[in-house]
Amino acid sequence: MKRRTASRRRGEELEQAILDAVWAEFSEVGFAKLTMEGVAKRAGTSKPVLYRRWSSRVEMLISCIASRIPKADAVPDTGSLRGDMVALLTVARERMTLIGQTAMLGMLAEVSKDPDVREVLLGGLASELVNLLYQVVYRRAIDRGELAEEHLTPRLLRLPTDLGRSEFLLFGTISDEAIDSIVDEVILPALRARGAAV
Amino acid sequence: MKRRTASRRRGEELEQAILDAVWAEFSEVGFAKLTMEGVAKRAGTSKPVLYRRWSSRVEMLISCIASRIPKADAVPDTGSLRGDMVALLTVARERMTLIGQTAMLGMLAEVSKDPDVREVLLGGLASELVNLLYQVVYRRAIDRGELAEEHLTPRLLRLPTDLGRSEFLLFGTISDEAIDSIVDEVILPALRARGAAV
DNA sequence: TCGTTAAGATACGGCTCGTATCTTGCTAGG
DNA sequence: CCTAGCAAGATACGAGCCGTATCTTAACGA
Repeated sequence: MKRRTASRRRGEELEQAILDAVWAEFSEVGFAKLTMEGVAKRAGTSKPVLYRRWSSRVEMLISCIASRIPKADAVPDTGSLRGDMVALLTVARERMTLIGQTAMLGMLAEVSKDPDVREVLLGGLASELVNLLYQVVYRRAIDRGELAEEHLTPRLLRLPTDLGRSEFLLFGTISDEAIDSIVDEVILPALRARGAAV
Repeated sequence: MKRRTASRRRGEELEQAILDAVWAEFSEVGFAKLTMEGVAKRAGTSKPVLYRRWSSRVEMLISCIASRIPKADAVPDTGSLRGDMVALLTVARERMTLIGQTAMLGMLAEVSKDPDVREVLLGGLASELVNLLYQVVYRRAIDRGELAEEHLTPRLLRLPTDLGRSEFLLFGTISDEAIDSIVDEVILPALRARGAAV
């Protein structure tokens, strides 16, 4: 545990060093074997320092991922709802792949009892995509005249992320063919059924 | 650990006593706190006896659930595909509720690395529902003339279970309203889009 | 300069893991 | 009926990790 240098890190510098260590440890040993002791050791610090910041490894990992995952704030404008939808699911795949199937399931499992933490996890990762869907993809489609606001329902707002997540949690990946079939066989028909011209 | 009686159980009798203990322990303390030691204690036996049969708590729990969960071999014939579909999702909800959200996520997480064990888990639980969907619900619809074989795709065969599981893994339950919206806003439109008269 | 804060080290009891060892009850083959 | 073998069951072990308490000391701020 003893660090080589005599200097003592604090605040932001320390925080970043820890999060780096979390990520390194996570990448190397995986979610199941990610331990507070391992992270402390790798970061050259000690467990109390970690517990002063996070009360569990899940919270710590969520912080780490939140600081590492690229913000999902843009989806290329492909000129059609279908194209945009494929692009959105591709973004979703990239984000989830960064975390990994096992870690995602593990985090969901550890978090499933605690609605507060669950909100943080889902709010930080999934809802960003939902917002993107609603405020970018669907809005563009409305502007294009493919869609009207009243065609949308809560279920249709969740559908793309639900199907993407479901696919990923089961198989650990989302193939291009899967994206196509999700869009062409499910999402677009569901929108058309409510009157959309997509 | 010492049992009261002098008798020594063996074979099937012992196996059942252990599985009973697993279920009791699981129901009482939940998945996260389910330990080999706890089960051994409750069953009045010892860890080596458990490890001779299962190599991990997940395998043990899967055995337990497989022996306890009712077989999904029937869905009431409601006279319409819509009604049957709602009934199927209701069956799915009951089965998943028996296991619980946290346990389901936990098992999936621990099993996600090992494709073999995953097959056992999903094959024993999910695919039973998929078969039911294909061999009962869809078949009836075909007989009624609501549907034709060529309207179905692999995606449409998975869609109902995917959406049900997704809902359950996120919320820990599936409300009646959720079932309705899944059926009416997603599944049926997707079938109609391929030509079905449902 | 000096008091406050937090880093970092260490140690603790506790739990669970997975395995090894040993005795002993049960059972099947003769 | 006897005996040999097998598995049940008890126990103990080192290991790892948990979460917390305690202590020293470096860094910072007023």
